[in-house]
Amino acid sequence: MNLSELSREFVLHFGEMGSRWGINRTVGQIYALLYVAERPLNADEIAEALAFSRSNVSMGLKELESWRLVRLQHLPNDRREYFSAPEDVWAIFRTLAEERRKREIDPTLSMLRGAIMATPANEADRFAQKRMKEMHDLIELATMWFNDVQRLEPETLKQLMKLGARVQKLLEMKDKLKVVTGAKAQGR
Amino acid sequence: MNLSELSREFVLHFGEMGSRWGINRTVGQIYALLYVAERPLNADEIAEALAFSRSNVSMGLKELESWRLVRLQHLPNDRREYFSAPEDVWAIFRTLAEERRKREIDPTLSMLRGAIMATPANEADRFAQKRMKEMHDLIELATMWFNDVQRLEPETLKQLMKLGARVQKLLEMKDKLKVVTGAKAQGR
DNA sequence: TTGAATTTTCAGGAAGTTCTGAAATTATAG
DNA sequence: CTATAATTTCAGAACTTCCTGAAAATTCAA
Repeated sequence: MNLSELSREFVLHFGEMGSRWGINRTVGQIYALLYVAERPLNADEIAEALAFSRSNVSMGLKELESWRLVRLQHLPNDRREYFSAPEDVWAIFRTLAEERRKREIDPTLSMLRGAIMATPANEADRFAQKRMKEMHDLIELATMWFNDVQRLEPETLKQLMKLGARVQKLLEMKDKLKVVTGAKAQGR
Repeated sequence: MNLSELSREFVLHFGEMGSRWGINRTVGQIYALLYVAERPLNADEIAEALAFSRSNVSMGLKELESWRLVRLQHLPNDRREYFSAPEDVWAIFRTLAEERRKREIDPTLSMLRGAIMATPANEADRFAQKRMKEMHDLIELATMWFNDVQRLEPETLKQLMKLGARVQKLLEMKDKLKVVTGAKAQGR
């Protein structure tokens, strides 16, 4: 298991990027390696390819499993565990987004909710609450939207993205239609 | 400058969250403090409120300036520099997204482009390139879309988000319309 | 069972980062 | 200019995170 120039560059880059995010270098590299690997790899192969200690790889894989970013499987007549990255790139991004939501966004939202509900002690508190409410509403809207939209078919999503800013025209069209047909509730 | 219970909780939470992202605890707290402050604060006030050394605050503010997340201003008859967080929450998120794109996404895209263009040395390389291309295309589509959509009015964006998954209906409607009116180019 | 293969845990050293106080630099009022 | 206020820089101490090798635990074939 020795890496080609091409894959090595990819793996190293992901290591650096990983450490910019919460994920550490080792974990980033392991993930990148699995992503470009043609077949599932076992821990020894990973350790050799990346020149990490066996135990480091074990911990990295644990981390990736907790992020649900790797699949564990067994090959016939081989006791070792083999790991691979899910094939569908859209699914990978969805998982990543979902996990981050659970770990970072949800706790933030609940902290904000608590703070907004609390009785303000003075004018400064009232102002702070106003600011927190603005942030809360934006985050909530964005996550609900994300939640909603990530369940669409990748093809639909692609279509929407390709539309880009022209989605505005579509929205305007929709509103006009509502006016013409005399629908009562606008927006939601 | 002493913090109310309410603001302190917010500030501490942001400190922790900050360290989950690349941003460190100090920087997260400084930002949170400015975000809920009614008026611009100077470095000494920040240092006192958060019980950080003056120099630590100085470095934190530098970092925030490099992310374009704080505004620097001067008050009449006061030599000190006063800092504040932009008021528009949507603008804040846009800035954050833009900066991350510049620092993390763009370099990744160019690395991927380079790797995809390179001549593959063997079958494994060819496979790796296929995977990299999938990732490249998804990231590129998503960033182009983001770029496009972030220029829309916050109101339009809100409307789109509230629509959520029902956007699918709108897309279908659009396609039917195209068929009916006999438009030639579909999608883009 | 036993024992070899495999994986996990963990103490502690290595590496990296954060934070401080002191000194240097910069800005400006007089 | 000079003196003082304000800010920045920086070496190193304090703290955190990462990584390893050794030992423990688990798994499974025989």
